[in-house]
Amino acid sequence: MAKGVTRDGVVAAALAVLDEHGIEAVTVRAVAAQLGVRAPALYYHVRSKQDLLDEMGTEINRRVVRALTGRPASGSWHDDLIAYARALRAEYLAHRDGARTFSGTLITDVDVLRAQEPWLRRWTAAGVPVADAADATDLVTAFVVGYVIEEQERAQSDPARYAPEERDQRVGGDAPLVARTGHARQTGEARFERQLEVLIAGIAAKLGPGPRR
Amino acid sequence: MAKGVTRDGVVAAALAVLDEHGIEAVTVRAVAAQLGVRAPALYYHVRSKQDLLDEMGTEINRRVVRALTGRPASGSWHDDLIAYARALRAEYLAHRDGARTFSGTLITDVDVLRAQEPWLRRWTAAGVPVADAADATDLVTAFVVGYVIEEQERAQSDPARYAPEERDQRVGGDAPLVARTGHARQTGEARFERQLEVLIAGIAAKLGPGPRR
DNA sequence: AATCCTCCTTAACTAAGTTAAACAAGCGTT
DNA sequence: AACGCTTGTTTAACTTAGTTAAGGAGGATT
Repeated sequence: MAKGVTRDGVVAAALAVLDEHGIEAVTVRAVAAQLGVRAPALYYHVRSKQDLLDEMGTEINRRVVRALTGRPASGSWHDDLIAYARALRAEYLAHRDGARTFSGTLITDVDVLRAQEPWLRRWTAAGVPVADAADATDLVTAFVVGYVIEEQERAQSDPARYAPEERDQRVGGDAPLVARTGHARQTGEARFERQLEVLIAGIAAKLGPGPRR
Repeated sequence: MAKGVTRDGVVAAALAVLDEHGIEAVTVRAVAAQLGVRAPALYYHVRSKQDLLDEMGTEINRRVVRALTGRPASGSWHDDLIAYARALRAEYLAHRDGARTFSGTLITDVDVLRAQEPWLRRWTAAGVPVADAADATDLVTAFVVGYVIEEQERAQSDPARYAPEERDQRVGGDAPLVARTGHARQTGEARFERQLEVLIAGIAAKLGPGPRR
């Protein structure tokens, strides 16, 4: 590899291992090997594996922020929220077990926190209370986390387990509606966009600018 | 303990260990000790630890279903959804790391699947397409999962980390709005109910009975 | 030149999941 | 009654993973 190992280098190597082999392969020894170094060497740069995982999570958050700030100001909080949801999902999907691994990660990076400032400013400029803006953001975050966890879980479990035929078999004939949901279920983009739209509608009704409550 | 160890007994013991000492304490040896038995004995009843975790997840789902079916039929899908969200959150909160551990668990129990039938029937009776009903349910599920993951993460991390003063310190003075959200943030029940209400409003607007789309 | 600091190594410990092989107890069959 | 099968457990042991201890090589500092 390069010359010296750095803390950022360790994080990058860990993310590389994650992307290539999944979260269960992210061992201290594997990350060290990726850097051409022995396991204990990492402990000079990182306090513990948990520390490393936190740092990986922070990096993920940083990338989401980057994806959002790199985008021209849309003008509407409505579009902002949708863009945020898409960026967060994309970043999670980009890593195996991404949502499960990185959701709820303690955000230790001050810059990530600070990046919310212009975001919030746009809401308040539209006459929305800060608390509402924070609620709306957190609501979208919670939805994306929950959605992608399920999405990734499904993707990597036995495909037959979720196949309509298999499901019908298991459910039996006495639950026609349940069986039908198995068939009607969309997946991927379309489903995400649809549910996101519903969520945004609720936010518009209860939290967005306009008649309160 | 009792006489013979059973598969259900193993699951119950594992849940007991989880509740008492958290997910990291749920080791094969610890669960075995809880049953007054040595570790390898469990492998007679359970294929692997993952198998055990799946079974625990299924049991959690079963309890949510039980909490819902034990309740008098409310009549409105609106109340049904709220009751479901509350039951799911309560069950997750009842176990340390509950949301993280059990979300996305493969539902292997046929009875849990079948229990959705009367639930769906109520929606279709109100003129809602099955696909919409399934979407609404999954949307609520995703929200609760995401919400509680963050809630539990916050609860067990260093309290100072989330204290407003500490946060202000880290954010600095040049992000007044971000600082404000730190103070205005509600927690627990109130916050959950508020966000749930927003979500339900969206569902009512886009998926519930009434004018389509 | 001596020392110190940085970054890495080897050796080793511990905890945890898992497997192999043996053993005890109950039970049906001859 | 004796035999052998099934069930459920045991002891011993292997493997992987996180982590620590102690030390060594090499450049920077005094």
